[in-house]
Amino acid sequence: MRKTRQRQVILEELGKVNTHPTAAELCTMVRRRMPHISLGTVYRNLDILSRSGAIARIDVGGEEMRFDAAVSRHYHLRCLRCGSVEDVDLPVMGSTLEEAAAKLCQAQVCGHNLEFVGYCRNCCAREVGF
Amino acid sequence: MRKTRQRQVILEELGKVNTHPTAAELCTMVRRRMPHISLGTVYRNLDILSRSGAIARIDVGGEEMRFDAAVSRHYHLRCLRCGSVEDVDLPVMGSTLEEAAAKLCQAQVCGHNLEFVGYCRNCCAREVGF
DNA sequence: TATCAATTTAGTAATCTTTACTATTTAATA
DNA sequence: TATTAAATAGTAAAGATTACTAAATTGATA
Repeated sequence: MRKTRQRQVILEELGKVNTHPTAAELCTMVRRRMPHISLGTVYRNLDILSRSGAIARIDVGGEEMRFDAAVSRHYHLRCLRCGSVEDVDLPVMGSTLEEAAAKLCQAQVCGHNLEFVGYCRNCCAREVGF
Repeated sequence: MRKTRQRQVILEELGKVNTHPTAAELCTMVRRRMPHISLGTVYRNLDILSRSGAIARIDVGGEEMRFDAAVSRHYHLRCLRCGSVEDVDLPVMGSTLEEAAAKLCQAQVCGHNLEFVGYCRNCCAREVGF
């Protein structure tokens, strides 16, 4: 993997935030420094970087793919109103759970994703009735 | 909500399988009985039925939406090779977990989705090295 | 440093899933 | 049966992602 300026800026910008941006959001961020970067380049690099394990790809509930510079395992909360995804720093469940699932399905289990759905702090403050 | 033949056949066909078909897959199934049904009709009905709670919409990991006639809460295993989604009949975790997440995020948590990723039984049998 | 091959990029087009739109048809009800 | 609101088929549009290609860039080598 070559070290290109585009790839480096993408990594830097992703490292600055903890909002799990989508490819399009990240492209907007990167374009503040590199106005001519192509959305396709952002997608391709996010793909390459996540395949190599340098970043994490978060593919939860029915929306665009999101990306995270933090590769450590953790859980997420997805807001049903604004669509934001934030970290939930609960202890990650051990292999016992995955082994139980593997046994039940007679399958090979590599990992698990746990996503909480609800309404984020901001949206709760903005709207009553959640 | 009216009782149309299209809606009924969609429900019946979805009830026959436990494979969590996508809208396109379900459309193919329904077309064996109603060759002229429109894909848009399938989508619209799946949306209406899932909003009313008659069926479940499963939106896990970065692929098409899937649908399930079984509305009871349960977990899923997604195969990284063939993309299939099957049920994992582990006990669903109680509200303690959701309350902990809500407290951590100062948010309102309505539920959670747990998805195991790995390789399904069939793919394990077909390919070595999983 | 100059050269060179392989990778990467920008820009565009294509693909795929899903939603929107519209004229026509149909279900429910009086 | 007549009426009216909802649903349908078919098509178009939207949005996310991938594919393609000529031109540019990287990293290695002479």
